[in-house]
Amino acid sequence: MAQASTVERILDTAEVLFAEKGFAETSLRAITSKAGVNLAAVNYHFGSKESLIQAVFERFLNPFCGALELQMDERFADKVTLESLLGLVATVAMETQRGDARRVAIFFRLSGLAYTQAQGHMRRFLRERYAPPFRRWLSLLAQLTPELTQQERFWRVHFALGATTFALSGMESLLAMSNQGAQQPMAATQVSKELLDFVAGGIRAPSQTSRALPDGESAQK
Amino acid sequence: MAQASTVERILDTAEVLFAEKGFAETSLRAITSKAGVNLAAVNYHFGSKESLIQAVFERFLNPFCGALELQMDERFADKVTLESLLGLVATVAMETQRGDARRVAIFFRLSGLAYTQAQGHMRRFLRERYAPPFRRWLSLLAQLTPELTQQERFWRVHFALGATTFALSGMESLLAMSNQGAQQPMAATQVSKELLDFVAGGIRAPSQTSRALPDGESAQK
DNA sequence: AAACGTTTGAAACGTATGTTGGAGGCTGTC
DNA sequence: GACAGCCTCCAACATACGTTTCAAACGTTT
Repeated sequence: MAQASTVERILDTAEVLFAEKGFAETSLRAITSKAGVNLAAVNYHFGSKESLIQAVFERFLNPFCGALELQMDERFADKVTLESLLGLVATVAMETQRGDARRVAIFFRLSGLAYTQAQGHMRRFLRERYAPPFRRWLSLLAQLTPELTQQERFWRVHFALGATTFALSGMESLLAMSNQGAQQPMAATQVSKELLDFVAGGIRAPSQTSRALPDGESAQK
Repeated sequence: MAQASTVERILDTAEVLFAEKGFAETSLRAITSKAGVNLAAVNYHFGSKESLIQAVFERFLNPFCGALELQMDERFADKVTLESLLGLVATVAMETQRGDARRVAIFFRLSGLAYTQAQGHMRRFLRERYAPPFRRWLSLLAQLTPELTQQERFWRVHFALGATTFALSGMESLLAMSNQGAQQPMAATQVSKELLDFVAGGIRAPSQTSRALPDGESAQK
């Protein structure tokens, strides 16, 4: 682990600290000292802290988006179930991180942070850069949930995203909490299956709200 | 608006800025200048930034927890549905904020931030201080969902919490996104109903995971 | 009107942060 | 061996932050 290059050591350390404490709360000095590299190395290799953050995301998202599009190519012809489409995200994340559940958690945690914390910059960066695969995934979901209006689907996806990122945010501490109470500990992989159940149930939930509206079903195309 | 006391003006401004940018990203100078008070006023009235944050939470949580316990007292005898128990949180939040949906959004947003951002301090503060009503709410939920194991219920509550806080986090920007595409805008109150549908569906979702376990054999259907 | 505690005001303090400049070292090539 | 290019290191910079100080202003009581 001491043989890794400076750039890699910075990225490896930064993604962990960012995920733990957030972007603003993590100083470059904390990163460089823990990584065992010089402070100036960050600005030399990445230019700025902002660019470091983007580099961390790109290292996650480039392989992820690539693998996601590949999988959608293959599965597009097949019959896709809601669970498999939702699970695809987790599956692809897992395989692009080579089965390292901890890095997958970091990945989702960072995604949530970027979406939540940085108000303008990060969100726009992520959207402009990685919108296509996401859009395509959304259209697949639309095919699977024709009973939902566009707005319902839009919000439910965000609810699902929230459940995912939030749950994985405090994964370690939450795991400790749930296990402290009793019984045998729950594995992280099983939590993700529980999450899949929950999200699928939420997406599938009957819409009691829009049924009451006069607008309702007519508002398409 | 300008007649409010210094303390109130600080709290009013702080809760908005904290919700928008987060705790670390919001400086005392930003708060005091926007509130139109002197910088030193924060340390004079609250002692420190940390105490300010806690004061913001207490102003939200004290009436909220009180009203929540009151409502649970009354509804405990009645037959409670899952939707009403989940909706109770939103209802109580709405009425303790006197119908101001914007403040309700701030309230949930701050809760999510406290849970997510501050790694140790805030979480412990909130738990020690407001655990009882939450525990009671949880026991009500347990009565309504006997088919779930303790761990399943634990995680699904957190998933629901995540969906809620995350969704309300980017409420304004998300509302803008969903409305930019088309049609008539969706009101914030309707989003909360959509959220309720989603969360209820998630909590109720059949557990495909534990069915495979030897323990949870219950011969469904 | 005077005295007192309380609140506000402007300025400064110490510290931590992101960033930069320049000296030194390492590894290749001629 | 000398040189060039890339990298590392140390030191410093300017800035922004939370906090403190202390005098002035305020409001109430005597």
